[in-house]
Amino acid sequence: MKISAQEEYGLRCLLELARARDGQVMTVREIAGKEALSSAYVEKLLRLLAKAGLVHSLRGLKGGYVLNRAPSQVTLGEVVRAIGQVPTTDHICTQFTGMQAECVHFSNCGIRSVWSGLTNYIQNFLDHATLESLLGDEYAVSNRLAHGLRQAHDPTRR
Amino acid sequence: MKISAQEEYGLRCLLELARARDGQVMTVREIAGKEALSSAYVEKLLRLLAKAGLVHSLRGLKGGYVLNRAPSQVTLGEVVRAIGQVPTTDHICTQFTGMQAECVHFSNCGIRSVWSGLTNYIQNFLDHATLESLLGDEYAVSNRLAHGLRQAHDPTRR
DNA sequence: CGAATACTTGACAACTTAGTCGTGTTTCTG
DNA sequence: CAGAAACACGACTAAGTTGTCAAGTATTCG
Repeated sequence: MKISAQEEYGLRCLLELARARDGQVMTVREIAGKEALSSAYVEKLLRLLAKAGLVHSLRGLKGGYVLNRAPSQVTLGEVVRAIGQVPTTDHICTQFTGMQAECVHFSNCGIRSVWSGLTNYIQNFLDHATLESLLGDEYAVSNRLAHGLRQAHDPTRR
Repeated sequence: MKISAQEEYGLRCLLELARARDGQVMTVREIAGKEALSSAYVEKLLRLLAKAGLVHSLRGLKGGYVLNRAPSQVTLGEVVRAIGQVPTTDHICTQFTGMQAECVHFSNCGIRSVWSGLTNYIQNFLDHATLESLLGDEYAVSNRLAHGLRQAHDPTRR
């Protein structure tokens, strides 16, 4: 259970774009500089994000990357799903099969319930945080997160 | 963001032990058979669990593994922490540093808040599910999980 | 004792993920 | 049009995870 490097750095790059004033383009070099990452790596990450439709690229001189939507319209869930391989509920028990073609507990699996419960639980968290909610200083972000979760963290409530 | 294979299979092995009647020892071979995994692999996983104090091993003929505590006294959180490298809050921003010795946003980091919030959120889920709650059939497990979470999933409430 | 059973340990090969590099393509500017 | 700035892409190296193997140690039982 861990956050992958791509997810971490991809989100950072996206946040740099979100901080750019009114849809200003930023070059890979600028972003790399601000995040102390190599340009080559930032490029790779941005291409992933572009493929997922979260950012848009402009080629040529004066080119660069821009956020495709307002920061308030992009959820962390989308970012993580775009960049990392997030296991969806149906990967469970087809991904882990041991030595047989099908999960040993296919018809009655105690693990599946927890894993899919956990997966949903996490998605719920991520889907309620937007890029915008991560802007501003750290203290403010913590507060917003705690507040957002108090309202929205219960996957079982209607 | 994903569940590692070790976490998955380690939990499965532990559940097999939890299903054994009144602390009956089970051999690696038996567990491997029931979960359709190789004996070598199950051995490795059980050693990890033993190192963490979750199971106890008995050597020699008639040896095997036993759960160290009652299933109701073992939380998923412990299992996952024993087996996988769960990032704690203080790994964040020391693990991901880019090209500098210290995180670029050390003093004011928008990412840290989310990541640590997410980490706590997940731990909260895992710490409220016990091995016992995963026994029984899948339908019952789902219900118990939903029920448990409704009471205990809010890290911000006191 | 000695043979069989079962855990113990560390090394290792296969695979996946992380991060880099070189070369190519597009666009702007003079 | 030529050169510079910037993205595009695929191949490649390095590092970390998975899963296996072989040789070793402890325990039981005849």
